[in-house]
Amino acid sequence: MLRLYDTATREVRELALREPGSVSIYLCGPTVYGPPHIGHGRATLVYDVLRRYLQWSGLQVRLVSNITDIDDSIINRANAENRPWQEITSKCEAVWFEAMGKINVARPTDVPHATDYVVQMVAMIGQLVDMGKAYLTDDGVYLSVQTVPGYGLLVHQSLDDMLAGGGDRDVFGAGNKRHPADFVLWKFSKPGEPAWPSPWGEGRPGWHSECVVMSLDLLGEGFDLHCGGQDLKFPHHENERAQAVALGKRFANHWMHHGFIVDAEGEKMSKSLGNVHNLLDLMEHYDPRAYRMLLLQSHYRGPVSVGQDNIDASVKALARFDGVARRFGAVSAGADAAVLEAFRSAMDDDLNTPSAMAIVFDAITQANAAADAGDEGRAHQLVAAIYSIADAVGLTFSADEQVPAEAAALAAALDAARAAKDFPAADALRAQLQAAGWTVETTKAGTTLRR
RNA sequence: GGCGACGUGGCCGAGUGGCUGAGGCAACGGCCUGCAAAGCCGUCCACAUGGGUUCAAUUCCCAUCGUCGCCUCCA
Repeated sequence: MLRLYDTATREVRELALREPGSVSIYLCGPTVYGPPHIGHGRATLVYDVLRRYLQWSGLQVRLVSNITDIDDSIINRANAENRPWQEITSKCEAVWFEAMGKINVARPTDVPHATDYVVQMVAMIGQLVDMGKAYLTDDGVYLSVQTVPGYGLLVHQSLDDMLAGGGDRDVFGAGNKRHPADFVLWKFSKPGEPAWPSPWGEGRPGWHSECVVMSLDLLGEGFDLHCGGQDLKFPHHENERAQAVALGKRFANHWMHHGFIVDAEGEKMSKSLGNVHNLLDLMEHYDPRAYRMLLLQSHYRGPVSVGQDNIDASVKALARFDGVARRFGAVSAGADAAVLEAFRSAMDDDLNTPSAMAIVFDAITQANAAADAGDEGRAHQLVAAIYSIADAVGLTFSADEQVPAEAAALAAALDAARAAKDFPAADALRAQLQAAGWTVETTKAGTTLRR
């Protein structure tokens, strides 16, 4: 069974399942107010790999990932561009799923929207108020973190320690709050802003409430795994948990957080630093599979630098990977059990995808070597295992290139020249094709072209 | 100030108390090839620094230096 690092306990421990055979996962999704960037790409790719692996292992996976479609960032953009906020959210959501499709990230089983859950959020906030754990101020309703036992579990810091330093920034709503760490559950709206009714006045929900309501509604108490980026650990996940704890509900059993994307200097990619990179741009310039390969060759908890060098190396690695499909095509042999077992054991060890990829590349070498030695049976078993693993991590093999007629004609001429042993002509034709950007492989069976 | 992560070969990046040490990319040599490409074989063989523990440390402990992150925008 899968063992995963748990942020709450700071140890790698078995992902205990509430119901044997099925896994319930909540992943914090995007706030839809701009194009997806490569950090979003990592978030979805890491958990897409997790999901596919669990499914490949025979488990039923329910993956809930929300869309935050009401938030200050959305309102700000709508105001700045003088457009209806719904236009922005619907457009951005469409772009989001388009980008996810391009990187072969499967759509979550459930995609709840914050705006569909406002009534339930209001109900939950009402309960917290009734319990005396949330209170009203002149700009909203706040959760009193001092009423929450174990607040700080995920950051491993007490409230006092959190306040001890670093607080140069302005604290939102500081003047109104009983404690600086108290966070807003309900924000009163200003005129012209999107607003929903509530017992305390018209307003909109704070960011941290939607995920609590939606995860508990769709997955129920004590669901298996809550995941997201390390930047969500605090305050977002801490504050989700705080609400659930305050309500007396069991929340996630296991917390998983993945690392940041960093720039060439090693700094976190961040909107405030202005070093974000659009995911769609990356997809346009490189094989979209390259990003998945790059992430698979790194551990999910570590930082990853997404630069041209890295992506290029992944593109090259994919060429070797694709060589398997080119050489062997479909195989009917049973998958090599030892390879699958090694793969499983790497993945079960806190999703050690770099090791898993090493196993795949080893198998590729072995398969090629076996075929070179004439042992097709052995080769096919290995290839079957490689295909199975590729499926488990969501890597596809690139389909045969559509070769334009002109290029195909040159390739045919090249074959003819070689058959006639007119090598100078053959070399000239090959040079011409290479100059046009083709990788030319001349074999006894004829010439193949690929980009 | 508090909390945390990390420093591995030309680059990226796993991992381990010894039995000698993934994988990818790059480079170089060989086989194959008319020549290439692809494929295979091989070479290049590292664990920030200083102490300590140990028969043995890159792996454990301590210190130092350095990088990065969090402490209410963020995947």
